[in-house]
Amino acid sequence: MSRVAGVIVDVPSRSTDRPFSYAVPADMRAWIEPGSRVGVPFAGRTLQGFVVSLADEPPAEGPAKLKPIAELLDPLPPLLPDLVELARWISEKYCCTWTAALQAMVPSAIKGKAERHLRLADGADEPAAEAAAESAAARSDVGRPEAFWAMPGEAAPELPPSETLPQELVRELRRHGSLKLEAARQRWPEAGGAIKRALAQGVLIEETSIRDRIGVRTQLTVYPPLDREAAKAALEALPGTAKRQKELLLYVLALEGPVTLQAMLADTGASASSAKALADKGYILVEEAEQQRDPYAGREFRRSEPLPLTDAQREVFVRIRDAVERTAPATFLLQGVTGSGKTEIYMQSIQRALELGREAIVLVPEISLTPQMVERFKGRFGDEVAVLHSRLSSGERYDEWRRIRRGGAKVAIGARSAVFAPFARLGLIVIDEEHESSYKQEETPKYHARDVAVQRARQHGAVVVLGSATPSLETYAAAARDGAGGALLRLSERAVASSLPPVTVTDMRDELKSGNRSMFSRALHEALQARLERGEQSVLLLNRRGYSTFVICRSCGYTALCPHCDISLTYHQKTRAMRCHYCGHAELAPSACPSCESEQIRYFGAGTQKVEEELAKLFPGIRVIRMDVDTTTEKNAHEKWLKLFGERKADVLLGTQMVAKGLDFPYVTLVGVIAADTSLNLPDFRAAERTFQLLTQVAGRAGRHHLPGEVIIQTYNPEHYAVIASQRHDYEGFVAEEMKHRRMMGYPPFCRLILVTMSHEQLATLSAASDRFARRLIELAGQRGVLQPLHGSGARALELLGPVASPISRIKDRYRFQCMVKYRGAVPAAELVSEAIRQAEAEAPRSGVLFSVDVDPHMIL
DNA sequence: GTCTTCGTTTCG
DNA sequence: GAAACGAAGACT
Repeated sequence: MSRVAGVIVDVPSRSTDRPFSYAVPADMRAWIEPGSRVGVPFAGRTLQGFVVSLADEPPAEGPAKLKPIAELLDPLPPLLPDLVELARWISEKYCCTWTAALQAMVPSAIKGKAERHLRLADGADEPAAEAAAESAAARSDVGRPEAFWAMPGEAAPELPPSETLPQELVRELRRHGSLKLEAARQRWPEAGGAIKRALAQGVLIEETSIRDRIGVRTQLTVYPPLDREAAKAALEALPGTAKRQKELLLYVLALEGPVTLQAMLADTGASASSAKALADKGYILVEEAEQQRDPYAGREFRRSEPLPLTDAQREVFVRIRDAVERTAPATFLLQGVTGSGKTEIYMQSIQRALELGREAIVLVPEISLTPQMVERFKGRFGDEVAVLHSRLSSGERYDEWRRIRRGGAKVAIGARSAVFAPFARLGLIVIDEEHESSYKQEETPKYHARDVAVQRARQHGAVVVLGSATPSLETYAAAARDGAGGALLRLSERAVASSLPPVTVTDMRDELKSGNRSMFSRALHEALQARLERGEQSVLLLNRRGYSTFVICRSCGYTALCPHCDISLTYHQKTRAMRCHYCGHAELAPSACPSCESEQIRYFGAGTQKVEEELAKLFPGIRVIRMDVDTTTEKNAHEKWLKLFGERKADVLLGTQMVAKGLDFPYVTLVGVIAADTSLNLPDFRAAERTFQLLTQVAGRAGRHHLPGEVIIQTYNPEHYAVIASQRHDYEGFVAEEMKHRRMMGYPPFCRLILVTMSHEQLATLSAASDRFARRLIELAGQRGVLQPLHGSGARALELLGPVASPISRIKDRYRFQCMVKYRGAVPAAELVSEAIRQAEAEAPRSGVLFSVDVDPHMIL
């Protein structure tokens, strides 16, 4: 039995991010495991922590006497030992704290916070209370016992009210045993001093315990009487006046199992007091019972059976199935265009894993976790499926997560964080639309679900399947490298017989030359007209990225900037306010230019709204559904709009990226991209890749069923290789060209990147800190012999760019500098960066400079 | 000589 | 990140 536990405490600081040893109380020994969540005393208070290790003897270093773990927070450890290990791997790879990685793995509902309670000292509520109080008070020279208690009838004249504990507080403490300190402080604001002194003198005792933000939901539940005969007898014995009670008793006698109190009262029309009367007499049992919040409760899913596979599908499936059966780690890239039947392969592979007694995780981009998608998996695997996505309430999420943890679900389908689903015997992890940027978390820990999945698969001997029509260059390069294409599986033709639609590229410069100043090219205008006449539907995509809705004065060039950040404010039509993306600062949009007082102030790039207005002008009576941040913020708005569109209640679906993902409507025969190149010109090395992926994906949206489809892409750069390749549905061609650029410019996959951003209110402090960091890193890299230019010949190379001001040089009144670390070969770059930060911080402790590390960054804007 | 405040250390 | 600790200054 382990006597000592290593605990990572919940303090988000690098300096405390190591295991601290605690004694395991004897009564907890059978319960505590690596992954248990506990409350431990730390620096004079109780904190939440995770047990990461167990030992029989205390470590050599550390104090002679260990403090004991104060409480065990969950009967079943929220994490498994392999997840604890995975968290450590994440903290090393992504330069974050172990505690941050652990926190990312559990649902937000169990982020416990210490709650402080007050209770009377032992004996204080006995008749000897006065004596106890007296002796306590006698130890001190302040206050007197009668003043403390201020009992009715006792005099406490010489002290002002603030010196006495309110009677009511004492009474409450006697009745309930304890009270929340915060609640006491609010109810008796003037008693602060008295409480403090009572605590100091031991009359009151403060206890802390960890309480979760959201608990298990319980509901009052009525159980039918165990002894039905006795209950029937009681029915006779009840007085004639107790009509309601008789009705209730008859009702419960007819029950097979428990019902909720709410349901019983609704069914019988009785009141809660009647039920209570019966319960008090012991005829029925009313108890708090745990309830599962099932977000899909009451929904029927059409049962689906495995479909026959095409030859191509079968070939791919066999490869995956064999790997799953070998239970050795393996990664496959499954490249297949939209509609090539990847999902059926996923489902049959999962089926096989389940048959082998193993579990599976399916990751999908948040945006494509549509009801349609859920329906397919629920239809095949029924209740074995747990769904985790951001639109669930945190309570619902928690319940789905606990279902996984307890073994009630064998398949988890969800967004990024579902990669941490607490399964013990993972057999398969599927990542659909592998190239999607939503798999990269933008907050600390800045992990990529794909890389975490591969590591988790290594731990479990599981198989990872990465699916995409347009794999990211990193994944593609890795798959091509691995065993002569062994990891690359292809599905080229569409499973449903329909070919990819023709793609027309229109050059908007030509349009302008011919005098067309509208945002629709003639081709798109005609195509829209034709769809309206034929009663077919169109999807219009506005590539929002790069389209800022900033405010500009046309006569003097003034733009509205955030006073706290180095960024222009964006305009929101709905509220007529200008808002900062980064700090939330908002102000009313001016009607005249604040700088030159001209009325020529305009709101630019209003995006979808502007397109909508123009559509209404060109096609009177056209029915448009607009989907963007303004129209989809409320819960389920997203689904609501899509449902309307699916029912052909609109002619055009207009939106940003989100309309491009995973939608499948039979009457959509036209897809138009308003301005393909807004994302092409971004100063990000992935700009071309993103544009290509988006355009290709959009192209797959039209004509997926029986009606032939058409795609029109409007651009100012028709000769750009990303545009040309997407027009030809030519992934290989795009990759070849893009790889040339990446190699030339020294970007992934030819090297790897770590972006280190530092911030501080004062430029001078920041500048000094960034220099310190850079110096340390160069020193460390030099010692390892890896500091050399990337274009050199060495197998291992690391170079440091910067420090320079970040592209957004100030956010929330903090200046920002960044360093870009580029490296190639087996360089322990993350380790070097962590060490350099540690040394830089040690050199100038408490400088207030914040370091933020992004390993394999996605946006370097 | 005791109380207060600040910066520093350490938390098991 | 925050309590505990110890050193240096403020006041009885």
